Amino acid sequence: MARPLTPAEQEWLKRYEPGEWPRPSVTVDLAVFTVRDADLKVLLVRRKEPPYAGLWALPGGFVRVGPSRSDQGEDLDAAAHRELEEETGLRRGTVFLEQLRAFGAPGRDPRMRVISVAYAALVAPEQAMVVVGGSDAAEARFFSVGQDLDASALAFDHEQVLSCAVQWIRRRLNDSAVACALVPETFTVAELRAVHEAVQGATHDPGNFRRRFKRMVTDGLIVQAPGRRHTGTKPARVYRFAPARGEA
Amino acid sequence: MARPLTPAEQEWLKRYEPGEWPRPSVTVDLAVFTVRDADLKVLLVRRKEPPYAGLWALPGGFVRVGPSRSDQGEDLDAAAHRELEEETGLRRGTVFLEQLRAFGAPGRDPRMRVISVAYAALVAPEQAMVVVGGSDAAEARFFSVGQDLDASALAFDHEQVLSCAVQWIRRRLNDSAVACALVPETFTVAELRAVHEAVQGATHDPGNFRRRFKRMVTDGLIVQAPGRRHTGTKPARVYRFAPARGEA
DNA sequence: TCAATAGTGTCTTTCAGACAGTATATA
DNA sequence: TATATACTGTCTGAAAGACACTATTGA
Repeated sequence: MARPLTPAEQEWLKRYEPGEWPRPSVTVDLAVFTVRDADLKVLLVRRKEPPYAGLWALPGGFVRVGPSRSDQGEDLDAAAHRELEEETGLRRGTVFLEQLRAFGAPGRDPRMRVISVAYAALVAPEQAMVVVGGSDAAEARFFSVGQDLDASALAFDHEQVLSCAVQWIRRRLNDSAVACALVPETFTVAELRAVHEAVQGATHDPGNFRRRFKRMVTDGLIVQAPGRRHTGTKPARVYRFAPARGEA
Repeated sequence: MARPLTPAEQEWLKRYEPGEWPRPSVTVDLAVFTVRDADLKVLLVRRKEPPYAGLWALPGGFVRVGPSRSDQGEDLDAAAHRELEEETGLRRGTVFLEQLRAFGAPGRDPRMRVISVAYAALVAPEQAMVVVGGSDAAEARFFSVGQDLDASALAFDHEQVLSCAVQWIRRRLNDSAVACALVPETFTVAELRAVHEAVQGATHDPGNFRRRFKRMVTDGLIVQAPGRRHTGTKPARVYRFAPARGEA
């Protein structure tokens, strides 16, 4: 953060008055993903007010900007976390959140100039159950990406934002922090494979996937958990992601 | 872009008055890279006004926000291109420009809340010569990244922005559109290798790099150009990037 | 016993890194 | 002739895709 201001600069700052140029509103938009029933889903809320009342949109809201130099308001990440909690009840720590990019085409909001900072949020399936019925959003639902979702019918430019977010999650799924945020506490090889297949929208060879999985085990990213899971026919070994290096 | 507004929404919009919440200023910041003398360089301008007058900073400026709903101002990419031309004289088409992300920590600008959208711009070495002496920037200079540059002495949070931009260029150099923007019209294998070595800050085995290069030729990304380059000892074949698929 | 999934192993291709060797310019 | 660089080729290992095979369970 650069150097602290010099006394001369402090003096200058006291007398400084920002120009009266028009300013944009700034929002955060959230693409909240989860995987359930071997299917990638994204959270949408139905808008209750104009414009586009009745249409589905990504959750989000305005970044709080403070009234003064000493209180400039909240950070972008903080705004994303706050909106996420307000609209879904999901608290910091239970979600993986990452900024994607800013969208700022003139006219993207018919009311006024709005620049939006897009975030991707990843929610484990257990958490996703809790989501429906946040305090703010009247109607919120997970939609199957590319199935029961007609992206071109979304409000604003959320089709573009969602498309960007889907590309992001496909690129980043190999990052164990990303995959970790999409699976339950413990999981089998087949369950992690199902997540990959749902996100990528393609099938993986079970044997080849198992080989990559085992490499993650030998690399210490994944560790075995006690017990076995009895779901289909033959019981399967159970694993969990190792606690991240940075935290220990 | 969603659907057009319904007549009812048009009516509603006429009566709509945006709330008087405080809004942030929004700027674009540019990390303008070039490679010269086998060295990755980034353009900095010396600030002539407070705050941080005298310190070096990334070029950039405010996004123009229109005064009305019908004129909401310029797109973010347009703002980046405009600022780039104002401060360096480089026109659209002569540079590769890509958005990185938004930076919006409270306090990053001591004057007021400013949210900045960071861009990376890539300039071929021939163009880079022209840069010094733009109309706006009193003093502008290319600094060798990680050599004669003390990033912690930059104004605002430009150390973070620059760090993000350097990571970006290292990740994306394999994209031929990115590499293409950093080399002259024609180049030898060794010259492209020098660009890679400068950006990555590591040496590459000449034989192995040549193999990758030849794969790009067989893939049609690079084509041979007439003549040979006589620089050191043995003259070398000359190549150019093939025109992008999308343009043809 | 059968069907389904868990789990193992093999063959091939691709590509990167290390490095040896040949060819051809200039000094 | 010496040396630096252009250019070619080989050996090795890591990893992915295709696919065959065995093992173990529940129905």
